[in-house]
Amino acid sequence: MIQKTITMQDVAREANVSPATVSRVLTNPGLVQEPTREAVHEAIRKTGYRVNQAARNLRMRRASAVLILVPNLGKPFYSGILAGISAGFAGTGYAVLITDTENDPIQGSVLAGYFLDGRIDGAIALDGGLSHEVLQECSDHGVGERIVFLCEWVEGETFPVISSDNAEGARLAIRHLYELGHRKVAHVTGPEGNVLTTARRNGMVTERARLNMPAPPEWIIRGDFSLESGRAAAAKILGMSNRPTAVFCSADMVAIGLIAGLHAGGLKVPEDISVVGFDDIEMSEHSIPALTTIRQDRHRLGRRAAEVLLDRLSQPDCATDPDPAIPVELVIRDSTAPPKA
Amino acid sequence: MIQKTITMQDVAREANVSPATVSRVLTNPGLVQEPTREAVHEAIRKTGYRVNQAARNLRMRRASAVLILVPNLGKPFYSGILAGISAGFAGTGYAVLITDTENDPIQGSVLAGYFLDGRIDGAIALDGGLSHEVLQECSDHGVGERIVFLCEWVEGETFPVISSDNAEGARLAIRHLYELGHRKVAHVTGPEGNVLTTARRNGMVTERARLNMPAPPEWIIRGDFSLESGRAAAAKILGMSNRPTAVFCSADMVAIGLIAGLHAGGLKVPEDISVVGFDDIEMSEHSIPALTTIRQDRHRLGRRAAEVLLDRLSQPDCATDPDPAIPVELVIRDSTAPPKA
DNA sequence: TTGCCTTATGAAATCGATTTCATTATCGTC
DNA sequence: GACGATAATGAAATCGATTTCATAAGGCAA
Repeated sequence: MIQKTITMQDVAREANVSPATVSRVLTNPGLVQEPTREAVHEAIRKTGYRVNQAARNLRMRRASAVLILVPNLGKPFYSGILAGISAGFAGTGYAVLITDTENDPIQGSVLAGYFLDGRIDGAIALDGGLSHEVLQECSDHGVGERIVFLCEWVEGETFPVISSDNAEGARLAIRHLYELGHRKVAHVTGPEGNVLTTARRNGMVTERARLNMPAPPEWIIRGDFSLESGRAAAAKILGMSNRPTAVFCSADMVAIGLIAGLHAGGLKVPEDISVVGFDDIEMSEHSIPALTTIRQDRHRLGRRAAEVLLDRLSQPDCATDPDPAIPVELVIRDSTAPPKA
Repeated sequence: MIQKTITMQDVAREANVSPATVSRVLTNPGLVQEPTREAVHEAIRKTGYRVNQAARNLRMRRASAVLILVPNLGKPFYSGILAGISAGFAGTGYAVLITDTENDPIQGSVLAGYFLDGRIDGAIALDGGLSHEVLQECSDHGVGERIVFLCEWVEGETFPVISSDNAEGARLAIRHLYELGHRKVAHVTGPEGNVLTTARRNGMVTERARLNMPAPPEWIIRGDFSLESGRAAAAKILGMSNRPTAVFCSADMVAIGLIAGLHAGGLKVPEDISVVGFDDIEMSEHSIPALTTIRQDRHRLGRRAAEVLLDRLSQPDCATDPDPAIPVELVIRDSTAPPKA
């Protein structure tokens, strides 16, 4: 049974005040005197009134919603991030919209359009693959300041970025292997052109240089963060005459695929070869062997992005300092061991 | 640079028509003549007009949004479902909101409130743990017909349900093990009280009866769909004097945890013991050994739920037939083999 | 007491679309 | 040629909140 909608008018009548006063009680209670306020609250309770968001949004020229651009919802890595974002927006009155940029790619002025339509007030982009054109459209329409990047980012753009300390993660991984005694360490990269691929590779390179532990080009294997690319990397490694004794993978999924491939090829992890991942997805703790990896604090990343965006929404044009990288942590489990003598 | 918003007025002026006509061109083009329509479109292009969603929503008394209630975004199982839902709503003008019911539990009239606030037009609940109270509130406020359940459901309620054929999945799993020669088959259940736990257990029981393959109570092990519960189940099995030769798990995550635990305890899968999962999450193909499991078509489940909800939103009070269960499929990989002689 | 300032409240305008109702033009039919 | 039906369009009301502006009351200083 659909019931007649109760408006502010009804509440006002019930409380013997004007609609304006009801509105004030709801949005700026300090402006109205205690007894009046009480009466209004009583009337609200009595009538079961609920404010109509559409009306409020129209009048206040807001959307009360933010959009999260996720490259691929299917990847377990993102779920923790999303939970963090949800938590960050809980109780703020913002609705969290999620879109999968792989399923429906963002092009042209689509994103800017969401802002202009009044569908969203802000956006968190987890997709470093957004085109300059898309972002330019947003800037052109004056909404560039309401976008923050999370985990990934777009080279050459100046949007705020919240991300893990990727380079440090790579350094930790390499150092860990070095300290175990490894000197022949391979790397499975992310997709070429991805900012994380670069950041992690750079971290690896500096640490290698510091430790004087170079790697022949053959040991730098192109991957794409997927299980399959891990498997493919395993095949390559199995075919090498000069095999590495350890592999640092740019993602846990890659590491898990790699281990599967190595295992299928007769190499045991960590006895024959050590493997380090990156991310610390839930699965990693339970894979066989449990994966040594670099933990990204996904919940915190998500929460922080929400905070930064909320800041920017409440105080427009305030220049924010670049956000410090979120620390990462080496988690030592069972996929790494000293190399065979 | 924020620019003055362009309204329908502006377009109307530009095209020398009334705002009403512009509105018609946008929402019901058949009502306006070709040349006028053309002129309006030209004016829209020229002015760069975009319709204001808040205004439209207010006037049309809609929210143009649906809410997805996910028990735990962190579980990889749900990402494929969400992708399917996203796909199902793509191009419909509906925004997809997602909330994690574990992070912020839905209680009392919160859900009904979203409807009443005009925040959402419909909801897809993946959470069979919603209380009767919450649902009653929705029905009381006349929005019960705009809720559909997906994967899980609440016993004793009459909402439409889209779900896999859970019982059939269980039967397939048991039959597969039987055909391999197993006669001593254990089961790790889901959490007690969960509808999926019951559905899968029932399917298992009927198939056992049919095959005349009973199981002592000891072999029915309580789990909760988590990796940890799989590990715990492994410990129990390792401690049994009369060990089963195969285990059917109510979820892939459980199976993966179980295998890890068995492995740690010195039992090899599938040589010493076979394991079947349920879900076919991405990981299962790549775990060691690759997991034999019951595949749920997650993308299709999501898409179908979107379709059903869209139907109900466009034609209110039409009684829909119960949706047929989405077929499941036995995927045979490497975690099952004939029992040792 | 007068005058100015502050505070609490109400009346009415406003946000930007959709839709009802009225009006005019057009068409087909007898 | 007239009449009723139909089609295309515009004027104005409407959705339900917020906010500006005006007003009245009360407080304080001179």
